[in-house]
Amino acid sequence: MVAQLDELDRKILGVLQEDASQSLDEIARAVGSSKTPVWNRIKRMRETGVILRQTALLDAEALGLEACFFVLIRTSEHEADWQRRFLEVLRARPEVLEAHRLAGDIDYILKVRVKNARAYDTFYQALISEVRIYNVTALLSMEEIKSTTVLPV
Amino acid sequence: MVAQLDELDRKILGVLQEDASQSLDEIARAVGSSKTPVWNRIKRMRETGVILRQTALLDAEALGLEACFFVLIRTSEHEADWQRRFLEVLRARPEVLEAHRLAGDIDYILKVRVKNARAYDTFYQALISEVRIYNVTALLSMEEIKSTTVLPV
DNA sequence: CCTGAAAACAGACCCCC
DNA sequence: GGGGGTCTGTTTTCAGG
Repeated sequence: MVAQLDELDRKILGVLQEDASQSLDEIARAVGSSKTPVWNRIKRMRETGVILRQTALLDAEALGLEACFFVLIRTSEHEADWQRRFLEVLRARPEVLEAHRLAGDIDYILKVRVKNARAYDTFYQALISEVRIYNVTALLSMEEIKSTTVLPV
Repeated sequence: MVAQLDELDRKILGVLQEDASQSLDEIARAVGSSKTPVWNRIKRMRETGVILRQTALLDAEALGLEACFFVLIRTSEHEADWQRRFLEVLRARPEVLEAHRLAGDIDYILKVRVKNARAYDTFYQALISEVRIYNVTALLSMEEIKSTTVLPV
């Protein structure tokens, strides 16, 4: 599952992560190569799934999504059926930007982006009405110190 | 700070978030408009900062970054000086993908992507040697249920 | 603010090295 | 597997409604 990438592949990924709108010529210059090899490598990395997709990153505040919560969830239910239903609910809700199943005491963590605290409460009420949850702790973000999609390559 | 966007702007943002590699013609068709208005609106949304940047999203697993931790941090230090130093350290470390200052009991939450548990420990040892921290809880992700950069527009 | 065309530019694919 | 050229399509600009 781990892709075999050489130094040039990694340089290309670094450049694409910083700014995917650059032309092939610009990328080639930045990594010290030329169009064709860069084009072939990007094509291959798309096909093998190293590059998942290309997206525009938006400013959540500018869109009026001014509140961000991390939600710690404990559950008493561990059957496959409950879990499948919980996953469906999370995937269906666009305000849930991340959801992880955890090891240990806390079972799940969510990252939720909403307009304000009231909108979070609406989300929370909907969630607990849709699936049975034992314990929830919401951590309110006061300040986004860092937020990046750039992985160290 | 909240941008004024009409229905067409929001449709364009939706399409760009799903796939920013599409041509103007494709985007225009998808939102029921034509090239020039779409181009003008994208340009304006870039300039006003609604669209932050365009990026390639990579598969962390394919890059060998197979471990993800959420790190809950309590500190006894609340001076501006300590905080500035802490921020610098987090911004300088590429394995820290997110960092938020929180309201309440827990002061900070980090999302950290690394190769394995050993690499997390290396990061942790480096962090506590660089800044004074009172209490740290690491939550290990077993499964990424959902992960999206798509904001509800 | 949109339409449509024109000019500048970049991407996709070739053959040759 | 890389270099360079060429054809095709896309981006960007602009005049006109």
